[in-house]
Amino acid sequence: MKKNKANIIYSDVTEHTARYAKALGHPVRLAILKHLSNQSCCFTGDLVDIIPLAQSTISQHLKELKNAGLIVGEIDLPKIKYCIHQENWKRAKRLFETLFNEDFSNISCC
Amino acid sequence: MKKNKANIIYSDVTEHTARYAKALGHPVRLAILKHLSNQSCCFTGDLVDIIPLAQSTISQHLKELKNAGLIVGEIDLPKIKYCIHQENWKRAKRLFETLFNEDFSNISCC
DNA sequence: ACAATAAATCGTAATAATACGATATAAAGC
DNA sequence: GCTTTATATCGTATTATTACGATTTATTGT
Repeated sequence: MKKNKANIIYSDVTEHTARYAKALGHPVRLAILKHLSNQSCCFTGDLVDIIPLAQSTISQHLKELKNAGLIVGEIDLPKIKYCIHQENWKRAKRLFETLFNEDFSNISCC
Repeated sequence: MKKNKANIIYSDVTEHTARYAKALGHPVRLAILKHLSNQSCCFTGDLVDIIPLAQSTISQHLKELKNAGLIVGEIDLPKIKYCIHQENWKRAKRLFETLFNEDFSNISCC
């Protein structure tokens, strides 16, 4: 059998940790999350005022955070109110704790 | 002034959190880190035996982890021994703790 | 019905990431 | 000096990401 990606199956933990990490892997998205945390919730428009990027770009980043499950959009027309997805945020927190608590501090080789 | 990416300056914390998160944002790289933690240190060859991807691909992922500062390669010819970068790993741990300890659990709006 | 507002989506361009096989490098052992 | 071994790098193809402006969608207020 050829050695290729199709054969790799990752654990649920690995998949989800990677998904959350990827979503967190862009400074704009961290800025968005930080703003959401400061404001509790906020609207796309608030972000567009603060972040010097096009509205469509911010909308795209929001979509990625939504797809990763880190935020939710609540319709409050004509605006959309975005909030941290509490449950998944806690899950992400736990996953990163698990990742970093594989304690490497007692390793001697280098 | 045109609204574009060139004008955005992020804090050092944001930059580094994003950099670490991005490096962690691929399941293969998490698998590599996990293996490094299990073995304390290991050689590229060990990973090539375990992970069903081409040697060049694994080398590329190692390079990304190295560039992000999460691992270091120590020459032990003819092999290269890879280890977690202790100091930066701790720094990453702290950065993620900071990120997740912006406590969103007391938010009421949604 | 019509205009204004907010946000998403579309189309597109530029760049980055992921993967492969092939090749290069560099030391070790014969 | 040649072969083996381990790893990196190169060249390349495919796909994903990031960004923009323009357009669409959907509701609110006039």
